[in-house]
Parts: sequence; structure tokens; C-alpha cells
Amino acid sequence: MAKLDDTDRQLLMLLQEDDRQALAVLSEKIGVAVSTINDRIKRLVRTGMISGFHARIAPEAIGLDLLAFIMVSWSNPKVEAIFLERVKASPDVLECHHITGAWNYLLKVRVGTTRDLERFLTETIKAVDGVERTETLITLSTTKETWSVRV
Amino acid sequence: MAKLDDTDRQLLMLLQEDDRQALAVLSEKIGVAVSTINDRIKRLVRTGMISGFHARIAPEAIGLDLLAFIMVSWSNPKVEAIFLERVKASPDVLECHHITGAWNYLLKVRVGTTRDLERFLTETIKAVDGVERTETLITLSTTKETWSVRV
DNA sequence: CAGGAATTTCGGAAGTCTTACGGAATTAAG
DNA sequence: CTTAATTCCGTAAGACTTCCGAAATTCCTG
Repeated sequence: MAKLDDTDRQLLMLLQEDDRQALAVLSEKIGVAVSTINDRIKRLVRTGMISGFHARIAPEAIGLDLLAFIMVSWSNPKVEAIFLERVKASPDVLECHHITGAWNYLLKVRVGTTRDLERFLTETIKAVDGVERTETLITLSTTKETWSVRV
Repeated sequence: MAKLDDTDRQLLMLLQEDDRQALAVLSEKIGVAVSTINDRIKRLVRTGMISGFHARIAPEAIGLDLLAFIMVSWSNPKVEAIFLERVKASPDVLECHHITGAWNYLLKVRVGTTRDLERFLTETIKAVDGVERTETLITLSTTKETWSVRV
């Protein structure tokens, strides 16, 4: 965890909002030379502070209208490895977290329709031998969904 | 929801993995002219298919070591407006979803330590008058966390 | 606190990449 | 089958990024 100065912080804030701003624009906003901005970005990438640059796709624009959180549990610890393998391979799964509490894992899943969700549950999750229970929370609406963190 | 051809789909896949590839590289990979790639990207942005270009920051690299999901509920419907206002304003909250089931809302929250989490719960969530119950699921590890969707 | 090493900043030159444009080609409509 | 509309492409202009050496700053050590 390298230390960041104020220039780095401003830069990170600006780039996580929009990574396509010209160096000249960033230079103007932050108040350091264009070449310095370039150096800083390069360094932030090299040191792993910035892990990538990604276009964000509007899910509804491509027919992914259903967002769900699925909690999964099992009792046989051997289940985990197979479960994770399946989950990692599935493009429907955006996130997979090992969590505290009554459940083993929490998944964030995006699909087109309830039909797709049903198929996902039967063919991907419940098809894993040993999975005992799941609970699905359907998202009715999303008020906030950002990738920007405080820095 | 405009329709996408195969070029659009390939382009979206490539750009959500890495939006900094030169047009010439994308042109090479997909097999259409550089100027066509440019046209397509411009159109995908104009039509809202692509909603933005974002640098992704490695959370642990900047000391955000704690990820939690918090479920919140209340019975007085007047609570919602104030709750959402607070949540939108808080940089700790990455996501806020209205969900089905026993709870009203699900939050995805990223902070530094359990101490920060405690502060968030007391000062941001429980400080909202009318919030009755919360349940916090701490993330022990994250197996998958992507923004890439199938397209 | 001084001296020196290491790092960072900067402006400018060079090179690369994006953008805009018009005509050709393809697709869609009548 | 003809015409209109859209998309595709190569090119040239312009914008942007990258690289460089020198100056400035910071950091370390004695």
C-alpha cells in the first residue's frame, strides 16, 4: 500500500469518474504539467493502485433487466471448490463473496428475465452437488451503483 | 434498446475488459477499419449502450480492506426518502438496491476497518429516524468481482 | 543542518493515435 | 428493380501521448 499525495488522489478521483479525459484537461484541473500527469498515471497503474480501465455497459440497454442477490449454503466443505469453479465460469455472476452469517456465499447475478434466473439457479447453482439452500433477493430498483471509492 | 450486431458485441466485450486499447488494435482484433471502430464506439456512447469509461481502483491498495453488505428495514414508509438521501451522499456506499424479501434495502459498503463500519452504521444508517433493523454480512473474501457482462 | 543522491517535475520535440470527411459499398425501403 | 439511407473505408489533418534531458525538489545520511 504505497502512499498517495494530493495529486494522486485528485487524479484517481477524476479517472474513476472518467478515464478518457485528455492529459491536458487533467493537467488543467489539477494544476501540474501534462507530462507529470502522464508519469503519475503510469505509476498508479504500475504499482497496482489502478487495476484497469473499463467501459461500463448499461445493463438494461442490452436486455439485462434482472439483478439478483443469491445467498447459498451447504454443510459439506467439499462443495466449495466445485461451486466456485462453476461460479467463476458463469458470465451471469458478477460477484461472488464469502460472507459471515447464516449463509456461505453471496452472489450478485445479472440476467435478462426471471426465466433466465430460474435456469441459472437450476443449472448452475443447484446443479452443484451438496448445495442445500439458496435464498434469492430480487432487485426491484437500484438507487446507487458506483465503482468510485473515496480516495 | 437498440440492436447490436456482431461487431458491436465484440467491441463491447473488448472495451469492458480494457477501454484503453488503441483503435488500431481493436481494428486488428475485430477485423474492421480503424475509422469504423471509431464510429461504432461513438455510436455506442451516443445511444447510451456505453455509459462511461472508468479507471478501477484496487480497494486494498488504498486501505479499503473491509467490504460489507448491509440489509436494512423499517415499517414507516416515510423513512425511505431520508434513508436514500443519506445513502446517496455517503462515499462509503457503493450500491443501494431496493429488494424483495424480509428487508427493504440492500447496501454494498466499502470502508477501511471495522471501526469505520461501526461509525457508518451508527452515524449514517441508524441515525435515520425510523430505521428499525439492520443485518450486516461481512465479506471474508471475494472470489469474483467483475463489471463485465455477457453481451 | 549541510551535502549529495535519488526522485520528481517540467517544457518541448517526436511520434502515435484519434477524428473528420467524402466517396464507395452495402443494406433497407418503396 | 430503383432509390434512399446507412455503414464502411482510406486518407489527411490535427490532437494527444510519450519520451527526453535539465532543473527543481525531496529524501537520506552523516
